[in-house]
Order: sequence, then C-alpha cells, then structure tokens
Amino acid sequence: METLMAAAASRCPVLSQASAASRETLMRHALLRHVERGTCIFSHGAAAESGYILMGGWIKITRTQPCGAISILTLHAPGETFGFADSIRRLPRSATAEAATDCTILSVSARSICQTMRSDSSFGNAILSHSFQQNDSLLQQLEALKIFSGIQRLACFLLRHAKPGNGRHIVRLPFHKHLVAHYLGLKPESLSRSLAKLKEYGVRTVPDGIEISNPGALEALIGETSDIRHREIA
Amino acid sequence: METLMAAAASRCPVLSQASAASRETLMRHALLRHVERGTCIFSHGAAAESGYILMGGWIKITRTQPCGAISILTLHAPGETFGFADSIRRLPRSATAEAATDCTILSVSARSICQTMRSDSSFGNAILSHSFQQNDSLLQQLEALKIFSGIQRLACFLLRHAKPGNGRHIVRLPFHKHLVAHYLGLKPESLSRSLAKLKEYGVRTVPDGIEISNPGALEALIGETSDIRHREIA
DNA sequence: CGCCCTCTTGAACCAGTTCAAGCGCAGTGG
DNA sequence: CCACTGCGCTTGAACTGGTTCAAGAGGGCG
Repeated sequence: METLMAAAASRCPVLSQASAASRETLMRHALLRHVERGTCIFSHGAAAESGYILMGGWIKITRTQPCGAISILTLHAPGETFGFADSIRRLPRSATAEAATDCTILSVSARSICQTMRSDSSFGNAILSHSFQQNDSLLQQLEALKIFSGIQRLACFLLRHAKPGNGRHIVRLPFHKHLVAHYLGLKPESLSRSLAKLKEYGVRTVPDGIEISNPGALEALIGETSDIRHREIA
Repeated sequence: METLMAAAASRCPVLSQASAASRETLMRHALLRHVERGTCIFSHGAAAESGYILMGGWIKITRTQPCGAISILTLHAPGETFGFADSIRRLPRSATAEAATDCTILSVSARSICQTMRSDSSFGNAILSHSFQQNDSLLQQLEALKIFSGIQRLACFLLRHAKPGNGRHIVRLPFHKHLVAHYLGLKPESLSRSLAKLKEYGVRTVPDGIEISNPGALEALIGETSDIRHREIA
C-alpha cells in the first residue's frame, strides 16, 4: 500500500514536485479507491472536499445544461489530476466527474492540500504550473473547435493519443466511441463517418483499437485548412 | 501618474489582493502605455518578459496555424490581466496578444512578478485564483461551442456583456463584428444573419451598440437545446 | 464626389445532424 | 444448442445550420 502511494507520487507531475515531507502529509490523508465504469466521483454543485489523482483508467469531466444536454469538457488519463481547483477554492464543484472506464483513484482531502500549500511553497508552485498546463490544453481544444472541421479534430485526437507500438502507431480506445464523439463536439454517427473517411489516410479499425499507418498524412490533413480567407483580420 | 497606478491596483482583481508592499514593488517596475487598435502587444513564440494589466480597451488573444488560419482564443475587458502565465513560467509566448481597440495597458516585468510571488504568498494565491478563473471561463467557452448553436452562443455573448442602461440593456461593441464572429467560432456573415434572427427575440442594432429589450427571451433561447437525445450517455 | 471599409443580403453549396434501419456480438433463457 | 434480446456501432437518406462567393447598402474621410 505504502509503496503504491510512493509510486503515485512519482508518477503524478503535481506530487513529484512537492517535498518529501509534504508528500508524506498528503498521503497520510489520502485514500486509494477502485471504482468501476460509470461511477460518479463528484457532481456539479456538490461541496468539494477532495482533489483526485488518477492512477489508472480514464475520467471524464462533464457539465449538464438545465435542459439536459451534456457536454464533455475534458478527459483525463492516468497520472493526471482533477478536481483540485474547486477544492482549493472551496467552491461547489463546477462540473461533474465520472469514471469513463474502471479506474484507480487517489483522493486527497482539500484540507491537507491547502495546508500543504501554505507550508511548502514548491507544492504551491506545482499546483500553479498544473493549472497553467490545464489552461494550455483547454486553449488547444478551443482552437481546434474554432478552426478545424470534425475530421481534422479527430485526426488531432488520434495523433495525440497514438502510442508507437512495434512499427505502427496504435490508439487504444478503452472507452466507447460515444464518448470520443462528444468530446470532439460531434455526434456518434458523425464520428463513425469521419473514421470511415480517414481510411484513405491510413487509419484502420483493428481489434484492439485504431491503427495509424501514416501519421504524416494525418498531419497534412490538419495542416490544410480551408479557411484561408481570414489570414488578415482586424 | 502615481495615482493612476494606485487606481490600477485597486481595479485589478489580481493586484488588489496583493499586499501594499508588493504592489509598491510591482509598480516600481511597471510601465503604463497607450496603444492604438491593431498594435501587437506580444506575439506567439517570442520570449515572455512581462505580464499585462488592462486598464482600458479590449485585448484579443489569438493563435495562428501554420496554414494561416487564425483563431481568437479569448477577449479581455478592462481590469483583466493577460500574459501572466507565460511570463511566470518563463516560456515562449503561447499565443499572440493584440489591441482590439485603443488600449491603456500596464506592463509588469516578469522578474518583479516572480520576485513578488516568492516574497508575498497572498500575491501567489491571487495569481493562482486568477488562473483558476481563467480556467472557468475557458470551460464555459468550450461548453458553449460543444452544445450550443451559433445563435445560442451569440445570445450568451450578448447577455454576458449586457450592461443595464436606463431601463433597457445595452451591449456596447467597441470593436468590429468580425472579431465577435471569430470569437464565437462563426464567420462574419453568419453572425450578421444570427443577429437578424435575434430581432424576433427583442434584439435591435442601435447607433451605439446592440439593445436587448427582453433578456428573458434570450435566456429561454439558450435553455432550449435541440440535442435532448443525449440526456443519458455512458 | 469617389474611395475604402464594414456590414448586410442573396443563392448555391457542404459539413454535420437527425431519424431510421441494419449489422455483429455478448448475454440470457428456453 | 440456438433463438431472442439489448447494445454499440455503422450506414443510408433527408434535412439544417453555417459557409462560400458575390453583390450591394451605408458611412466616414480625403
């Protein structure tokens, strides 16, 4: 158990920047949990009592409109953290977190986070730089939504998640395509069609995921934007 | 001049949370500038040497793809800050900042920001909470892009920027509609058409901006999302 | 006045949605 | 063992929101 915690600490970019002493403090009040797919970790509007570190699996962060429409804001991979901002500010949850796959998560109490931030300035810096990074990835998503078409966004997504595996690049999708579609701002049907179109670019659906035989082609696809008209805007 | 600086400090949510002493330090190396519309404050890839506090006017933050397509990531109103993240991290600029109108800006050297962060923990907290807020607004933008139509996004934008002026709500648009369109992820023509459609909802273009006679109607428009199908997703 | 620039309008077009049907597969129960 | 059912995914056809390209209206300015 203790070793697992240590492993957590070294994997997580936030924790790894904290001093050994503060890691110790944080871990004393941390809780390791396994949850299965679909489990709600916290929900929009609830009181924020913990920050979470994702050890395994994928988490989706969503928000639901009064009318019932759901938007998927972010997806988190192992090693990433989520739910820190709310708990540090002690505000109600600004969104809902749900396990997109079976997950292993480490929850750290808000109180110990705040305490550690006060006592260990390097931990504070880690939190800040983490927030900046989150910001960057949101900006990237925004950019993609504003100027790329659905197919281009899909190509981006595939390239970003591709792991080079013996020669070819493979994207493992441990969760439903539903989820990917919504994350990309598409309907499932459109995603399916987009994937079909990407066959010409060397993208094939294989048993254990999606295979990319020619990453260069995808990059070229992203590069060519139809919207050349607005090179210059006031 | 000094009084103007003081005014700056009290207006800006980041500075106002800093101690008097750190404000003093920051202001000693601050520089007040007036720039006219179209001036580039900093550009993507350049070294980040300052954070900026916007005293008057509007700033747009953009990013340009290799192919020449430009996306407008954020718009900043008076009182807001921009360019802090890059300068604190000492990374190259992650985007370009340009004056969308004539602007008055206060630039604070990266060095004095970092110095102050080290000496005054409440300033560090202010920066952190600022980053969190930025995060929130990006999430809101993302959400809007993923589930709202262009007209709904426009309605959101109008409501958010409406100032109640003697009975009726008025949105002052000091900059080109071009800019608003791109910010909303639309083409100028589409924005124009959307505005035309919003006439039925009590939105009129008046000499000094856009008038909203019935905010409730706009809220209702945002509330009704066609995409009810996906109330429940895995 | 004529020129430039912003914004609007119109008509054809395209990406993505909607609704509906069909496929393949796992789980269930006869 | 095979039919039955439910679910995720794909495919097809009609439709819609937004884009594209082109033309025109209005306003400020030399």
